[in-house]
Amino acid sequence: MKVATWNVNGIRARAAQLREWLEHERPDVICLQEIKATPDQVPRDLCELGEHWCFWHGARAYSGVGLLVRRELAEVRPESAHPPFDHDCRIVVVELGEVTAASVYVPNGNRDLPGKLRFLEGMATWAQECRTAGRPLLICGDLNVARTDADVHPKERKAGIVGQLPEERALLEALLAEGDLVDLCRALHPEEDRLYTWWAPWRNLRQRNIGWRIDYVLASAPLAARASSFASQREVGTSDHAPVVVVLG
DNA sequence: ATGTCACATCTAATGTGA
Repeated sequence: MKVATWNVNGIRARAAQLREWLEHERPDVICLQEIKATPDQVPRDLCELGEHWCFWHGARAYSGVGLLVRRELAEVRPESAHPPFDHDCRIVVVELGEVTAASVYVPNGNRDLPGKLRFLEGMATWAQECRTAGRPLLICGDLNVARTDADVHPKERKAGIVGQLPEERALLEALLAEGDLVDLCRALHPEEDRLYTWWAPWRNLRQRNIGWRIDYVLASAPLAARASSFASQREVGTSDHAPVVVVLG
């Protein structure tokens, strides 16, 4: 099973490249963030893929997430939901048989850091509930936190800036621990320190690969055990984030 | 301190969120 996540930074502006990438990559599960569109504003050709069940959870001007599931994975349209800590259309959860899959866009936190921390706490609590219920989790998306210094290019490392704060990192670790989740990038590439997924959109930082790793695929241990590849596609698209693609089994 | 981009609004230039 191929799982992909991409913060597209505007699904309308990125519709053509998203469609082309989907046709080429053909993922089974696609998690999208920052669609910046209400469900009825999502370009029609992306709603009518035919091969996928589509779940759109979008606000007008910013934020918004989507989750697409290949129909072979679910005979009937799966149930979808939004956990109680959701706001600004930042998470959509779909029940895929045994597995609970989520597309999530954690608040950036520059404007409201306490709100970001509450969101991360909410995620950790929710992940723990899923674990207690015995439901394997697959969380994909833009968590807006670089896990460690190794996840930020040395030129971008800075103490005290949002995205690299100890309290954010502690909450990310709490999410992993309480949900018994594996950070698939780190599991598959423990030593690789240039697997960034976001680059500030100026001074050719992306081209020079001076970036941050803030987009993740997190999976419960049984799912993670099946992971065979992880890629951040730095050359794909014009969003400030790269698509991330993982293969399970 | 700076830089770019998508989308919004009093549809042209400016604000916002990131």
